Amino acid sequence: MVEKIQFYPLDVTYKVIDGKPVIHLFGRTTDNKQILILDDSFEPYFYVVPKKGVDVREKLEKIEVERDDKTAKVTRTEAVNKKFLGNDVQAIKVYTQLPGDVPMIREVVKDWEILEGIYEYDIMFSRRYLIDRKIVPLTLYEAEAEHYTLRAKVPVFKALKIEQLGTETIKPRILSFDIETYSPSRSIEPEKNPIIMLAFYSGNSAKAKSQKDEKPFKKVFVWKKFKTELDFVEFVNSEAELIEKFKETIETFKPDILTGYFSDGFDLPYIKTRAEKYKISMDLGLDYSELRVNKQKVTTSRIRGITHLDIFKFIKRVMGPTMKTDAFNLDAVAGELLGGSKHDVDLDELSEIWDKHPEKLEKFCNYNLNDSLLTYKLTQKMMPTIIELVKIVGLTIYDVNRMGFSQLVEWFLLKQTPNFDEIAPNKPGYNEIQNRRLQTYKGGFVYEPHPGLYKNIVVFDYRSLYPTIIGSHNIGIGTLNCECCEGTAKKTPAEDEEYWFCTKRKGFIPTLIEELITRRMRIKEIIKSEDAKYALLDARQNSLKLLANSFYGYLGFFGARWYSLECAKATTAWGRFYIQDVIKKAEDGGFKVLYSDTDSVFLTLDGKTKEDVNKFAEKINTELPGLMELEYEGLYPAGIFVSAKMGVLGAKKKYALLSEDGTLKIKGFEAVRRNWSFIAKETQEKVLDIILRDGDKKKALKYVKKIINDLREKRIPVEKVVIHTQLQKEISDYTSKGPHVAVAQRMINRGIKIGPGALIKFVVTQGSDIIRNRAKLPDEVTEEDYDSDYYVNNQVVPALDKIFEVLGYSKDDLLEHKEQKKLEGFF
DNA sequence: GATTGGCGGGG
DNA sequence: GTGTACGCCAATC
Repeated sequence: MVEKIQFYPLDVTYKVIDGKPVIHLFGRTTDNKQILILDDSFEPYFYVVPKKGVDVREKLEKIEVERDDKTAKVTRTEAVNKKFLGNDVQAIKVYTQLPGDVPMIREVVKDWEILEGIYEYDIMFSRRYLIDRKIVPLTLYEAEAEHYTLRAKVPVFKALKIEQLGTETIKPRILSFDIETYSPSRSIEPEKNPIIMLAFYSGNSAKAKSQKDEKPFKKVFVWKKFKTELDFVEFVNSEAELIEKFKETIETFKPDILTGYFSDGFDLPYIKTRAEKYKISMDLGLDYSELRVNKQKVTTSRIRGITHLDIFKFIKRVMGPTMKTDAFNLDAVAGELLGGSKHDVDLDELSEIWDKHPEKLEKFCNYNLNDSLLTYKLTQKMMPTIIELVKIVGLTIYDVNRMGFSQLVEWFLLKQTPNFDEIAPNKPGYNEIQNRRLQTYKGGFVYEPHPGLYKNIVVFDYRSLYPTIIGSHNIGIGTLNCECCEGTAKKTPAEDEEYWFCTKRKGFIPTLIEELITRRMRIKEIIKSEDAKYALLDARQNSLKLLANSFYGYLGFFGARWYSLECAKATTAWGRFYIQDVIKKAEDGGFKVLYSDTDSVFLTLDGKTKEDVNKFAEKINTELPGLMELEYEGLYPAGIFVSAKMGVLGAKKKYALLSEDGTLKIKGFEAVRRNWSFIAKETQEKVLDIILRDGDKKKALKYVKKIINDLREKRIPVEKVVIHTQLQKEISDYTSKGPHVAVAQRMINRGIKIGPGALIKFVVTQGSDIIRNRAKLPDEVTEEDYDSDYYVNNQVVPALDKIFEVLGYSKDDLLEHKEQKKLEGFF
């Protein structure tokens, strides 16, 4: 009986059944049931392009390869008109019986001299299926299908037809988990040490049915009993039973997504190792397949039919570059993305308490649950971005989770090839990669600032500079140095060589990048006009931006299929051209240029009006091609640039601006970095504030003198002179012992267990010994003890001297005890 | 400077 | 699974 089934695909794999590859699409139906849909209508293939005028089809069709008593052969061939990097080619589509036959056949034809090239022989079968059938995971499809008998945990259907119904996406059922293990020496040894606790958390209730009125699901399994009131704690009798509970919970909860923090490399491999010890089968897959742990350079863990999401990986790669923290442990990441949520539990005690004081285990159960709660919340927070990337790139969450930006760009392009009849270029081989790695080229242009205090600074920047250049100048491999435009197309202003790009037909990459940019612009318009669904739309526009911005890097990435050094060079060359063009035009127009870096330029009004500025920008914009646009970023009533450590010119990326709305924008100064005492950061920020807001040098100087005086008179509390430094490795591994290492050593001697990653707080106290011997724990000292001179000379003054240099003061002026009449007269 | 080695995340 | 793998920082010559 043929039924119509509406479902959202979540995971895809394939299996060989009766000598035929069968695609397995796992998903959830619109009435909220897990399902498996089979499709045996998809054939493996790859392309060959023969040399002109050579007929190779007959020869291809005769290929037979024997290996391990299996025969791989070409089932049929098909002549197709395609394009390769923009040029028309006559290609042959070579079909095989099984996906694994493709590399075998390719091996045979690899050295055929009658072939121009062999392509798309390394695209995984299930991904190839998603591309060719235009299936975008998480969006709604309807299958015409009939029941099929296959051993599985969910109903199985065989599809006759699958078509897309819409682009709305599933709201996935997410279950997060976390384990705690016995680890007496802080080392991680799954062969030796048992799992002692296991926590689950979900915002969805345990029962899959009720959509409304959902109560969060909380559970902690532990195999030692103790007295507790916690209702989420469930005792089991052994580690083996705990592992069984892990399986059972997933089977009854039926999540679409199982999420953990570093679970690819820790929790799931650990569970698998322990399960093997007890000979417990980890057949978690919806088709009863085993949990698969792939230990290569990076370990991955996969469950068929259930999306295993390692949120650590995603956050580190996608959010990492824009985050403040440089440590990616759960504490730091949750702290920044979710707001403070520190647990005050010392994990080093766990093993001892487990052995000797199980009555104290309760707080560890809370800790365990809290970690899975944080993991859940992080996943929830990232979900809109993940879903958007899935929709843009067209791969499963599992794949998108584990890909870097260059791979995301590449799969986005691969997904688009059929729409342009393009054949994808091959990945570079080893030698090619080595060659590419050696290539370097010029980046953005920097106009170094003259140190100084300035008024009425106008900032402009090119919106999405590199993406719009690629689009507007038609930069791509297929349009590079085309014969049709030789001598007529404008040449790229690169110093060393001469490139041009076709002006007659738009290229594959430029077309796609412009699509991404315009899609993003439309979304930003909607966000501006209404604030409904803001978070979702914002995730969408941000994903589009992330992807568009990655194209330029992709073109210059050594592993890229669509690699082109010329294109990458052309992109930065045009970038330098356009920013230098603004600088020149600004100067010609009577503006003073202060600073510029890659895509932004800082000007002073210099007697001109805001209207003059608008006219200036308008004029520039009418002359810009395509989607390029110079955006007015803002007017800043005051700003300061300071000198670099060396040289007379100003430091790059180090300045402070006062916005019209009164907020301070501080870039590159110590005030925005950690590792400095609060008093140094606070004073620096306050001084910038006084200078920019009040324009009063004397007041700033007076303020600093007061702080220095307060330090000397011990009126600054101890908390403000504490210095925080993160311990990077084991104490014994440090060859040069900084003050934080000495303090850490003393903490250990005191019986406090700390290791790499710990944040060490210390205060430098008075004395004549070397610094590290004078570094003390904050709770060991009072105001009387800290070394005022150290804080004045090594913290406060270094944070300020470059700023005061701009104002015409020297270091000595800061340290003068009495204000001098002579100097006062100076202003 | 180039090159190599180790480590992050997890307990 | 038609695969392929990271990327940064510190120490070292």
